[in-house]
Order: sequence, then C-alpha cells, then structure tokens
Amino acid sequence: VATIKDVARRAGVSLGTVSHVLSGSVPVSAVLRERVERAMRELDYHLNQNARNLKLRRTNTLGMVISDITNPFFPLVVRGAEDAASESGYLLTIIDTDDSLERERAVVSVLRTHRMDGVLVVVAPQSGVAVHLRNTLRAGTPVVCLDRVPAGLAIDSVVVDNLKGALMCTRHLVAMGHRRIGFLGGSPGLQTARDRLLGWRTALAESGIEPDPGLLREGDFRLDSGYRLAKDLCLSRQAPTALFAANGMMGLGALKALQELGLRCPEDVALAVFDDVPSADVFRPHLTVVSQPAYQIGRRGAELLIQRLCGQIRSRKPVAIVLEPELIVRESTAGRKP
Amino acid sequence: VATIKDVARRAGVSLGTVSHVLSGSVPVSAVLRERVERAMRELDYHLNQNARNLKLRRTNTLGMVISDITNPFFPLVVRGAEDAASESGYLLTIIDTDDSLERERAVVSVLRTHRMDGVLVVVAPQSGVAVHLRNTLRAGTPVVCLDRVPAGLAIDSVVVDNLKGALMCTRHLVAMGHRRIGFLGGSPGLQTARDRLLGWRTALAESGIEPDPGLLREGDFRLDSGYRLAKDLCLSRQAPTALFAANGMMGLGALKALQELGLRCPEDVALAVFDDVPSADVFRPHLTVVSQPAYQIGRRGAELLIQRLCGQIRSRKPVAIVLEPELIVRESTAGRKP
DNA sequence: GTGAAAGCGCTAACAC
DNA sequence: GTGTTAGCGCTTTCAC
Repeated sequence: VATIKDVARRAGVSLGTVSHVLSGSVPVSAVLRERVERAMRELDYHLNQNARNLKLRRTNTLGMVISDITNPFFPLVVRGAEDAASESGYLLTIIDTDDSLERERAVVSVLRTHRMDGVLVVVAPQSGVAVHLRNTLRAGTPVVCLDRVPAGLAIDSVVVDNLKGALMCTRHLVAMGHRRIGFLGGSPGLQTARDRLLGWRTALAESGIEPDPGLLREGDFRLDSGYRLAKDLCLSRQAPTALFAANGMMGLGALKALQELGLRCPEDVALAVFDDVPSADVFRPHLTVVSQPAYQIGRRGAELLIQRLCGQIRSRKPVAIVLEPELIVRESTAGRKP
Repeated sequence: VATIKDVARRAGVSLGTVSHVLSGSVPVSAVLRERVERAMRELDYHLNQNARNLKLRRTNTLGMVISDITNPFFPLVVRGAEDAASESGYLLTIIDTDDSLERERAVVSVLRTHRMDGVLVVVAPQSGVAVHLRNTLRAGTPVVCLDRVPAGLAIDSVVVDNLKGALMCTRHLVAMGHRRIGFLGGSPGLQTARDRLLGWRTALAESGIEPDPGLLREGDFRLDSGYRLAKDLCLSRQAPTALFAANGMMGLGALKALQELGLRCPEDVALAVFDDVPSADVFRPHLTVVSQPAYQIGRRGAELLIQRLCGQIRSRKPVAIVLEPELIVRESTAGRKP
C-alpha cells in the first residue's frame, strides 16, 4: 500500500510537502500540488488514519452503544446519529449489548481502546453506579446518554418526556371510557420505565380511578415479557378493557397474546403502545401509539456530543435535552367499553 | 491518558515487559505480571489501538456498507455480521449510502483510509464497473458482497436464490387459482431484481399463462415505488387478482395502496412479498412472504470475510454462497379468485 | 514555499 | 525472563 513517502518520491517533492497538500494548512504552489495530486491518483493512495490518529490524538470516530439494532426502535436512532456524525466528518461505530451490563462495560472499554472521540450510550437497565461511564468521562471522552439516564451520574442526555407521553396516552384511554386499564411496564430499574408507570398512575388518579395493583405488571421491555404479561392480565379475574404497553416490543407481544386468546382489538381489548411501531399505519389494527422522535434522539445526541468535542459547550454541568412525545390515535383504541 | 510507558514506570518494569503481558506472546514471571496488571488497573489504562494498528498493519475492524439501516431488511443482516465479527474479535463499522453510488465510492474510500481489514458491501443499484471495489481488492483488502452482486466483477458473495424464491411464490399464487398476477419489480439494474422477475415470468410460463406485460411494473425497492406501482396496477383496465412485491418495502407500499383504494386483502387482491416483513405474523393481514435468511446473510458474509483475512481460503476464485429462501404461506394469499 | 527531523504509543527483534 | 531499540505513517515545528 502506498504511503505518503511513495507519493513524495513519485511527485519528486519532499514528504512534508505532500502532508501540506493533504492537510491544506500550509499553502503549496499550484504546480507542486498538481504533481502531488497526480501521484496520489496514480498510486491509488489512501491516507493512513491510524498514523494520523496517533499523531493527532483524535480519531474522528464516534462510538454508539445500543441494546439491539434488531429492536425496531433503534434503526432510526442510529440513522439520526449517523447523519449528524457524517455531516461533521465523523464515522460511527455501533455495538449491541443486548442490555447486558457486562457487555456494556466490555464494549465501552473497547471503544476507549480505539480512542473514539466520543460515545453515545443507551445504558443497560441494571446500569447501577456506571463507573465505566464515569471513568470514560474522567479520561476526557465525552459521553451522551440516549433515551435512558443511569441513576446517580451527572451526564449529558437526550430523552423523551416519558411522564408526559404516558399521561397523554392514559388520559386518552380514560376519555374513551375505559376504567380498567392494564399497564405493561418496562424494567423498573430504568427511570424511563418508572416515568411511564408514573404517568399511568397519575392519569388514573386524576380521573378518580384507584390504580388497581392487579392491573400492573412489570416486564423488561422485550417482546416476550409483553406477551406473557398481557396474557396473564387478560386471563386474570378482573380483566382489563384496555392495555397500555410501556414500549413497542412489549406492545407487539401484547398484540400477539390478544390474538392467541381470540380477543379482538379494539372491540374486546383496546391497546395503546409507547413507541412508534414500524408500519403501524399499514397493518391492522392500526395502533394508537405514543410516538417518540427516534431519529431526533439520535441526531440531537450526536450533535450534542460533537459540540462537546469541539469545546463549544463551556458549561461543566450536564446538558439535558428533553424531546416531546406525540400521541397518535388510531383504531386500536377506537372502540369504547362500558 | 495513560500510556504503556506510564504503566511501566508505575510497575517498575521496562516498557517491553508491559507489552509482553499485554500480548501474552512472551512469558512473564507471575510477580511482575501482577505488578503490571495492578498498575494498569490503578491508571485505568487502555491500550491505544491506533498505535498498535500502525505497527501491526491490522485494525481488527471490518467495514459494512449498506443502503439504509432504516430498511427493516438490514438490521438482521447487520446483527448477523456483528455477531460473527465480535466472536472473532473484530469491530464492525456500518455506513449507509441510501443506494447512492457516489456515496458508496466515498464511503469505501473512507473505510480504506481507516485501514479496515475487510469490507462487506451491499452494492448500490447502479454500481456499474465497480472500480472502487476492484481497487480495494487490489490493495489487498478483501471484499464480500451481500445480497446483491455487481455485474462483471469476480468477487466473494453471499446471496439468496432469488430465482427459486420467486418461482415458489408465483407457483403458490397460481395454485391458489390466480391467473392475473401483478409483479412489482425492483431496480432493473440489480441481478437480484432481475432474478425475481425471471422467477415470476418462468412460473407463469410453466403454467401456460402468458405473462401480460401490463401486469409488470418496475420500481426501485423503496416503499414509495411499491405504493405508486400497486395503485397504478390496481387501477388499470385489467386489474390483477394478486400482487407479488419484489421486496419488503415495496410490499408495505402495496399494502398501503390497497388500503387507500378500499381493496381488501386477500378477498379483493391477494398479496405476497419477497422478504420477511417485521411482525408479519402479529398484524393483519398476516402476510405470505418469501423469507430470506437475513441474519445468515450477514453472518455468513462476515465469516467468509474473516476466513479470507486469515488466509484460510486458498482459492483465488471468488466464493459464492447461495442461501435458500423459504415460502411462508399466511392469510394474505388465502382467498381464491376465479 | 519547501525540506529535515522529532515524536505520537506500540510491537518485535535482539541483546543481556 | 527482562530491557533496549528501531521503526509503523503521519504531522508539525523550525530552519532554509
């Protein structure tokens, strides 16, 4: 593979001159520049970023840690981050952890090893003290948390107003005449899940409905838990007339459970879901959802990270960006039950 | 940030000794090793991969070029590749091109610049001569094409037997009694699209059905084209009783079109789709699909690439892995039309 | 405007 | 076993 040296030799100039045309920082005469550029083309020269990174102590690469790209919530988040990153000349490396804290630690370590300039993290549910993130910050690598914030760590973040979203949605169900609204909650270890739960509880209380503990089930944000808990709830003595799933995957699980039980949606049981669900408006039942600006979560997160990198943010205090959820009412909550 | 030098100083050993415990290639006495490891922990030391890469001329990083992670076909492919990569100690960097050949060229160049050890590519439709891929190969970086193969380039690949999948599916539609089966084709520039089209044509011919040119529409594998073409077809004079979409996105578009036209599926128009569609078995109508082993495409591709990297493949001839599609019959093709 | 040289952090001979 | 040293390819003063 050609190096800067080969280019210099072929162009008949010195090593430094080649570097100068590469960086553009030092002016080079047109004639020499042309000779250098031709040599590069002829040699199919490609700058060695590793060498440059070593020298510059920057890699122009961002790391992104998510739970699972296969979860339909993430592709848009990733895309948002990727777009923002590439606009600023950064490369994005994504790694899945499957919500394993152990994997998360290992993965963050690998990212540091590669000297990523910054890291975006969707923390794992059990993420307790998050020493690995604290250490990363201390080492001078900015970290931005997306969608979820670990407890007890002052860190930049981009999240959605989960409380508000859950409030809106539950109020909607109440307005549709429902009194027995089952809640399929996410991992209790996550603030995100707790906020959504709080929204359900609060909205019910507002309407003078005593939140029946029997209508609350807590899962782990995965499809299977939504499936099991929904089945469980619908088979209980005081079955709900409506279900509110704390995220998209659990919502899909709930839908599957309803179908297996032969319950029609919304006629027998209404269903609302926190999170957009792909093609929710193409398939039946068209789902009522609390839509999160997934793309924006990724984009804003990357933008924030890059601003930190460029020192554009003076404040040492963490920046917390809160995005607005949107309630999209569709047919899955249309029917009204007495 | 701590370097190997800091560790050596703190542990009271020489630079080389630290490197030896790092690589494990040279035996180090237990006592010294312990001291070194403690020093690393205390300093929160993280090896600098850039420096190592520069020295070793390997980066343990693979690049992956896809069209759009937001297309539900890709997350599984990516996940398969990522799993295989991480099992072998590689990192995976993914970039979207939105099927732009220009982006693809730029992106491959960036990947070379970062000295990725190997590259997985889902080539852009117009990918003509693919000089950029040829150059990459010539530079000694293995490239594996996934899902699509560029014309006129001898290159490793992992694809699905598209012809067979389209044959199976069309035969199924014929068996269900359909005679007027509309085909929503993909980008004609892609072999993948041509094979699927050929399957449709061949299956019809087999059954003595003259493929009506009026029932063929060619799009670009994107949702919008599926939507437009399906609408177009269904509004034509001799409307089809069944639709076969050449990929998942186009299938979703077609479904949307049917709904807007007030056509029920499968009662008015049956629909079959090439590609799995996420949660096709949870929503209505449950879609009949030609399922591609998306995860395996990614995994096998990465495995193949890594074998090349390790020199485990002697042959200079390209390896072509062909995976089997599977026809999954569901309710969207259930109804039979005269 | 151009070139020479030091050094980024690490590895792998090689000598001790 | 352990330590010393010469680069890997690039950037960047600093002379010319």
